[in-house]
Amino acid sequence: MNNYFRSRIVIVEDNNAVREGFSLIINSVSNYYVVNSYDNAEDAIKNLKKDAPEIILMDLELPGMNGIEAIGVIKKTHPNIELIVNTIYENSELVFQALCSGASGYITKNTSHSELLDAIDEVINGGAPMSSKIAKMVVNSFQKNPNSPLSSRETQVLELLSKGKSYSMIAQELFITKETAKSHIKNIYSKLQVNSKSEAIAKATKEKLI
Amino acid sequence: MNNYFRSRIVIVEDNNAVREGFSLIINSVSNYYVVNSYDNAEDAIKNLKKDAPEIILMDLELPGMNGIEAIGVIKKTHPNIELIVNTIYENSELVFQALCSGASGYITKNTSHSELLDAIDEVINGGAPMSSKIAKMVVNSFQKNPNSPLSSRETQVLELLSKGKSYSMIAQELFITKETAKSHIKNIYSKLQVNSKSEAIAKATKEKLI
DNA sequence: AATCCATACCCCAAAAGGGGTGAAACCTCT
DNA sequence: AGAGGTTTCACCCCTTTTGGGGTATGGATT
Repeated sequence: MNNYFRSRIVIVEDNNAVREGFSLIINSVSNYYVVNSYDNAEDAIKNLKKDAPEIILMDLELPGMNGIEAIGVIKKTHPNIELIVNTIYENSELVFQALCSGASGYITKNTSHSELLDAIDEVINGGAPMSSKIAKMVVNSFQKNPNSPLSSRETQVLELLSKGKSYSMIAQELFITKETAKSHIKNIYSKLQVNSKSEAIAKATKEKLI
Repeated sequence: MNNYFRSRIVIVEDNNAVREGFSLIINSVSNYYVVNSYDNAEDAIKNLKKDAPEIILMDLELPGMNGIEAIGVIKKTHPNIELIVNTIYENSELVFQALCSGASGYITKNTSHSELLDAIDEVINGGAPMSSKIAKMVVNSFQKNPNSPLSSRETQVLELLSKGKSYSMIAQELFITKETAKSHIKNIYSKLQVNSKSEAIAKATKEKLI
């Protein structure tokens, strides 16, 4: 078959059966083909230039370098390669690490053949395929914690702090004195158990209070 | 038809034709039905208790209260209602505002009938349906800016700052003196054109330098 | 040779933080 | 209606941290 216009795909997956299964599925359609597949990230990275894939299907649990690190390395050296994570893990830490390292998609291993192919199509068309559970986790990460210990005024002050405002700027914006702003901030610190602006911002961001 | 086991859906959409079209599509399948539809957010909110929807299909451009505000109000009073935004806007500000206010899904108006129904199914099954462009925007929001003006050491220092560390703690962690840490921070400030920790953190977060 | 980077030090002023106190305003519950 | 709690506001004193201005040196990169 003429491969000239088909998208080049590389698979990194340490389970032989899974890797070969994916190859068969992908090679069975005419839009793309598996240019090479590897059971570890190091070898895949070594051959990136030669393989010149548009897309890499990447497992996370690998011998040697893990998938997250591999994504980081690949994206740094070849920013145009799109990475789709394919793993059994739905752990939120891992999902966000993968996305932060540069993954364009994240699908889980219970994905059907047609969904796998859909995901590849989606990436080719500039999308970001995710399993529905993953998408929900990602969307949830934007939402505030409804159980904030802070009063609404305190939250308001904290929001200004997080924008880099000083005591006096906050006072000015809220039409209160600097001393009052300070009082609010002291209360925020004691409620969050921190003792500096940046610690407060860090904690508030982590717990999605702002 | 017996509505007892069908999911209750409310539509908020100011364009009559679109609103009625959606109603027809949704009522044509057996899993759910439109319990009520409104051309503005205020009326929808007024009748929330009576309508008791599981899902609201919400437009963003509305007369009076806009969709973003409406989502916030509804989620505060009825946290279990799932909101799907349906709009022509793909503006990133709006997307993130909607998600932060509590939307579970975000689909654009070029969505086909079957995709609309898929989105509803997805929300019912705990997912977060998004148009492919929206999903890409959301995923991109996790990724770092590759054109950081900061050196790697400076980025490292900034990351510690963002975790709430003081000059001396940073010095300790990086095995340098407090004065050196200060030098790095001064350089960071001048490169980012800010003059305090929290401003630096705010700018770095906004520009995804950390 | 010139430029960035990482390291380190100095002086001084401004900002932030810790310890208090207190009072008016606003809920909520009985 | 009144008691008790929370929130918001405001001020004082004092210490620590931060920020702005420098200078300097060795190493890496160009």
